[in-house]
Amino acid sequence: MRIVFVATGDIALPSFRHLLEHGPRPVALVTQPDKPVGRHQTLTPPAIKTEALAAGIPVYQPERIGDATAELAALEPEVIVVMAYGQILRKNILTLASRAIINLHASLLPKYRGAACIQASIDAGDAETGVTAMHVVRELDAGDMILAKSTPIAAEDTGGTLHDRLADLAAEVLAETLEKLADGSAPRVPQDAAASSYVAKLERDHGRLDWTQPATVLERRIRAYDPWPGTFTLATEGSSGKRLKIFPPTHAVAGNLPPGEVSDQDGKLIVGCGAGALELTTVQPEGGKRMSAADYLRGRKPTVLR
RNA sequence: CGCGGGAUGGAGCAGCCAGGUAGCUCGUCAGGCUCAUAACCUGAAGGUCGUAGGUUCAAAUCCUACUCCCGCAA
Repeated sequence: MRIVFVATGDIALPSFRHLLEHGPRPVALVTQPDKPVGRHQTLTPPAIKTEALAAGIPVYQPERIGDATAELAALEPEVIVVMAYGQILRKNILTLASRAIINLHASLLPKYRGAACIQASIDAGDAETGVTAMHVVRELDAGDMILAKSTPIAAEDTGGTLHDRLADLAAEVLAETLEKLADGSAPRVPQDAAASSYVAKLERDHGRLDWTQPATVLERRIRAYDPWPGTFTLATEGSSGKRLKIFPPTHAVAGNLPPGEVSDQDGKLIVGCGAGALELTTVQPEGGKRMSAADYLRGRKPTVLR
């Protein structure tokens, strides 16, 4: 089977490696162009590109995937596999594969269509999530489903741990999906549009915490948004507010402090919330490094978070 | 060379702008109090103020370069 793999995010790595090791070997990888990364804006290729090149697989990095339509058509793909690519595919791409163009999506569709599906499942307090394989249609993540596998969400799961687990699960989903496509047994299950939901791409500013929310909600958000986009608040120091990053784990505790008010109880950093209070264990002040809550409290006067 | 903040005993910070005796909270150690303690009281140890140069009678403080850490951005 001639497969073209279309992916940028690291969540696609296990699936890609699975194909490299067990076949069918992809005939090409399409990924986003190298982008400047980090404080020093070093031009960095996607990790999956590096692996593809090491395996001798041709790599295409069009600015817009539509620019490469002719090249991709010349590859005569039977199946196009898309996962965390980062561009919307237009009709001329959707019709390129002779057999199917499928997408691996890190949620149990029709829930959480869109980019931030992993964070959304933790944020919502769901008991489980998973990976769904579906046919790609023009509407984002709305195509007929082929199969899905689920995994429970643990109380200490973060966006990062769940991301890694779903990445491995996706490789299983992909392998099984390709088998079924090959022998013609792949089902097409339409999504229940009424039960669908959409989660937009997250920006850094979405990580700002609202202390008027209940402690249990904030605790989930801090886990969900770790390590991306991360959560933060503004700590008042003098007249200005300085950014304070907050890392899991945190613990919802009883308390009736006003929202955002900080209490230092035996070296424990407790913040008042809309309902209950939240004990923080690891924080990082702007310009400083990551430190324990007890270290953070030393040498500082109690501040208000907002 | 994308923009910005920072480096001061073991930890976290103040002091720098307006150069002139190394300071705070905590930790550590010793003693005391106590039935007892992570509590309280008293005392002590511990710092080439990131590195190198410069200005000055005198530099943590002003100037220059460098190293490392971090926030934004992508």
